[in-house]
Amino acid sequence: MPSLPNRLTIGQTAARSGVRTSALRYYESLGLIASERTSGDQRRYARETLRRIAVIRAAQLLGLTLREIRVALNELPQGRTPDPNDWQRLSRTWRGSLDQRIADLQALRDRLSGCIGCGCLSLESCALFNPADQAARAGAGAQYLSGEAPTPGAGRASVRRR
Amino acid sequence: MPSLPNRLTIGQTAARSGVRTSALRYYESLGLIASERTSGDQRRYARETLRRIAVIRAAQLLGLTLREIRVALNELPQGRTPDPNDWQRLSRTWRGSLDQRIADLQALRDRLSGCIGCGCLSLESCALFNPADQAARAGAGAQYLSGEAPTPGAGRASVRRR
DNA sequence: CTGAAACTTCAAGTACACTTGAAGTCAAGG
DNA sequence: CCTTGACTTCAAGTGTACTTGAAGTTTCAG
Repeated sequence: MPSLPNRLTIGQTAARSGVRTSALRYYESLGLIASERTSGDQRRYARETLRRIAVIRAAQLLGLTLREIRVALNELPQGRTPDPNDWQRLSRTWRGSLDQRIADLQALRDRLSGCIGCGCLSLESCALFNPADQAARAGAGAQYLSGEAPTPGAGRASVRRR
Repeated sequence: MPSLPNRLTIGQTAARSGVRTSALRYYESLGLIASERTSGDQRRYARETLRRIAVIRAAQLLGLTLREIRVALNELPQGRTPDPNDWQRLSRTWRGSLDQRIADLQALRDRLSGCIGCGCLSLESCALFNPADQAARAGAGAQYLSGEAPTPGAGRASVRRR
């Protein structure tokens, strides 16, 4: 048993982490992980990078984008790989947003349940589309009276994938 | 008050539905909605298309992809716009998957909670990555022993945005 | 009838998280 | 030394859901 050296090739890192080499290069290009290079310009990852990758994967599992993950990791002193204390803080924060996401979905489900029998499906008055406060507004017309500029960004309707 | 005619222009439809004209054209290109054309080749949407769009938006809110929505709508007799009965069936089905999604997230949160104190973050043994049954497998080595072919498709780790 | 607003198509751009492929270099066992 | 597998970079492709822009046409109020 060759017992892993301290410096891992990208292939070894991929094998141990279950993350493809292409993904590792991509993470590195985003500044999520770092590597040293051999004289021949090949990457060598420190063994602790495996833990860093584990955190990245965990955060992804929780619905964070890579950008958000990078921000979180960069806030650690010296950009170090999270130690158990760091992980405790991070995971507590992330659990909070997970809780929030669950609550949002439950609220959505409740609205849907209330909607199942009704069948009105009015974009103006249906509780599904106009949760609580917004429904009270009770305007008669359409949501967007002007010709063509409701939402600036993309992906208006969909539930945040996180 | 001009009381909407039965045939709506794309602009009127957009204003009433809160969905941009570009999105409506996109939906139409995907076969989610249909239109008639004037002699000058401009779209005219039937008034019931508003309801159809409402269903589409609801389904998106619930996390379905447009492809899935199209399939669901195409399963209705004659591809009709959902009537209240159809909506009841559809929404019941969709509530089921929403329930499932919520349950998945709750399980994830529970695993995370159990993980917060631990800090092991081992991709091989951490309960966060290896829920229940899989953890029992307890293999010593890495998940993917071979050099480079863990997952075929893209987006391996992330939680389904739905 | 005219002019402005609204409409048309089509190609390309956006964001995210990667993958794939081409063309070439490095590392290590035999 | 040589071969082979692993590595390198860079550009382009994938899938989802749209938006934006260009260039041109239609509709309708006045």
